[in-house]
Amino acid sequence: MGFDDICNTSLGLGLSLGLGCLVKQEKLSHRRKKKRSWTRNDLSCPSLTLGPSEDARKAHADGESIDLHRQASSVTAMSSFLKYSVKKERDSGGGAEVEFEKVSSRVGDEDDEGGHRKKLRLSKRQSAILEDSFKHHSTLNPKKKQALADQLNLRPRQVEVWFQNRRARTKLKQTEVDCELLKKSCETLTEENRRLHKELQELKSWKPLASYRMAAAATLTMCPSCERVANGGEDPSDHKIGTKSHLFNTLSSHPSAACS
DNA sequence: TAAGATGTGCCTGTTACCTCA
DNA sequence: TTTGAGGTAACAGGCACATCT
Repeated sequence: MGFDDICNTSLGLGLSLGLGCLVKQEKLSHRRKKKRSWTRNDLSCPSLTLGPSEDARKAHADGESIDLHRQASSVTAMSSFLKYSVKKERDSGGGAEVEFEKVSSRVGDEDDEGGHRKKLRLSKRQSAILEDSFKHHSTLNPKKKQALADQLNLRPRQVEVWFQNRRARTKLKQTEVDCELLKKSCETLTEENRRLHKELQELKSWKPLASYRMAAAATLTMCPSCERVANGGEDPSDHKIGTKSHLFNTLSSHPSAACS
């Protein structure tokens, strides 16, 4: 049970006071997706449990479909001042850069004026801690998620997203490495293939000479010096080898020397 | 016990924002 | 000052699995 879940629970309870149909709709919706719409606006504000705003009630009464996102935004608007509450130094590469480290999560940082989502950059410290945690274990359990969220003053959802993105980056890098290895392997094999082809061509170019040798072997069935004929024994391999070696020696040097 | 509903975590692809050259 | 590229937080949709009814 993460922070988001807690938020959602409180939401459900709170809204159920006056917006039963909404809660039902929420439950029927596809899991977290709708929930995100709520939590995006940081509905952790306890005041939510008091019930929906006037707008919500009105919309409900009128039977209108309520834009949950906007509705939630209006509910939490009062706490949006918490959005960036702490300034923190953050050195990035060349020079010092001031960064806002979020303290209370993305409260209303997308108060939906224009539907823009503002993106927060994690501080060096936050990134380092997350990175460290990722090194130990690349996945999260709810406890760990909550602990990290608490430690870093982030929402559990942010921690979760960070780990997801981090895993994706790792996988992407690994894929690039694998791709590089495969590329090299392919190059090596291509080169080897080329070499073998070349060798085959060379061997083929020797074919006429080989035919000549065969013909010569046919006429020279008996070694003039040792008076041995090419082995015609039981073992064909022996015969072949004997024939071949004998033939080769016959052609390459003096017959007598070959048989000695 | 089987089957459908629901919750949750993760993956993959995309979007939107931010930073920097 | 503008702009395009790259990095990345956040989102969306889908899948697998566990649990509940």
